[in-house]
Amino acid sequence: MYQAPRGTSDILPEQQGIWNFINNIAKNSSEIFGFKEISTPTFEETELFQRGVGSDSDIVQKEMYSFTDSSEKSFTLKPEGTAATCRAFIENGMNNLPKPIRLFYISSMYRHERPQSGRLRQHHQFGAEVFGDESPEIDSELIELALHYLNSLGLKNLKIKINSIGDLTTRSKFSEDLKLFFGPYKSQMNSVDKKRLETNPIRLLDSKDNNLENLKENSPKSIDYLDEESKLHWNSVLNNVHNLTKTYTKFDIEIDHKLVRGLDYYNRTVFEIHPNEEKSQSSILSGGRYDDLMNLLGGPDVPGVGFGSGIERIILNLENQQFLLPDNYINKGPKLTMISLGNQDLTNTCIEIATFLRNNNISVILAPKNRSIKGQMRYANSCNSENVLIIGEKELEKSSALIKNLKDSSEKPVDLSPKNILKILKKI
RNA sequence: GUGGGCGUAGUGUAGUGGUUAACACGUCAGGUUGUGGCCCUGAAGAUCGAGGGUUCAAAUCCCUCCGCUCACCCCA
Repeated sequence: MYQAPRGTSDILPEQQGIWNFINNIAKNSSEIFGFKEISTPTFEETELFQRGVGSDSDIVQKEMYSFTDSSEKSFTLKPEGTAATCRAFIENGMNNLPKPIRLFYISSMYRHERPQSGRLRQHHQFGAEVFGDESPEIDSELIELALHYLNSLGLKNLKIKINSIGDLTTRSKFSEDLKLFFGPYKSQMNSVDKKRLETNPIRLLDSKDNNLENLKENSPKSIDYLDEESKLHWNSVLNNVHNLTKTYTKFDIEIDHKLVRGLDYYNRTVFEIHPNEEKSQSSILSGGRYDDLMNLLGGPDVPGVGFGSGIERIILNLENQQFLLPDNYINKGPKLTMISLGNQDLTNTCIEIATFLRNNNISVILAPKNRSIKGQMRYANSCNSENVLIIGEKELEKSSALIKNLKDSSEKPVDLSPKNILKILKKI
């Protein structure tokens, strides 16, 4: 038997409601903030991600779905949205549009990981990016979009972790100092951390090794290494975000000097949003600033800031807090189910009426015609149909039918002209 | 890549060595003449994840593989 590939899953009809709800909120929040939707291809040239996400990152090192097509070119299913959005920006000359340029997307992402709760090989992200403005107000505006989105979804008890990791030059000094600080403890580290100490000491702050916890509390902090400009930027972002939490009251702020992020392209502001009770893979939205990325990808010197939010993780969190889906997202049955008891002529009459009604925006299904009236009624009921129209040979002779409301069980004869039926249904 | 837990009808479960593998939900049919939801009756539906082994006898014990799941790593 065929199965969905590992780490992927079907979204069944009964789950579509919550997905539509989240997609609509994402779109609505984005539009309120003036963001425009962009869609990029499912796959891109592998090199885009190697350069964009960074060849040292875990994503590129071991999680990409790469393949070679018949022209021997290597492509990769997109593991994240920012690099692809930057590519589209460059390729379409969006640098000539009035800046800043605000974009959002809702798209599938693919990473070859071992699946577990909140982690899949195909997942969906709502992402937003702003290009062409390095002011701190843009960082906090983007964060506000995130808060607005999560707030509108009805998520409660969230915490925003925020940090500034400075720019490329100040970071190298920070990195060196971390190496000096952690160096003496190398013998106590696990093999992964030992390697990090050499190649990317900043990532040591990410380590979940409990042995390092106490050490990390006293380790050098990236915000102490910021140059004047970055420091002003950081203070301003922080101040703005504090102001936001007056309106968006469900969020706590935590300055987390251990937050450094695993994607190589970030500079200055980095942030993550988590539920207050953290578990594994609890981050539901995360992002930061990436002023050098566009350039790195061969584009103009344009700063950027963005976030991505995993929709599956949002759903997990909504389910954890006994979320009730608004009524209008709950699967409704058809307005009418047609029940016919008789020969082919009668069936044809039903089809004609159904066609007419559908073309007038009424949802109609036909009950399976070979069943008894009881069987057809049961079918209509299990489909949650609002009404049924019963036509038998008796009715056909008199050119009439019975219309029955399944909610209140009321029933009345109607004239069998499509227009008349339409008129009656519109009134119900 | 590493480790733990788990694989029995469509779904959720019971069954831990002994006839035709049980129950609930779901599906389909019937419950008198042409009426759904509740209720009642019946039917269909499972090579007990796959392969091998032990045994007179295996869903049950052993081995291998596969899958799912949780955790690590990492991330959304």
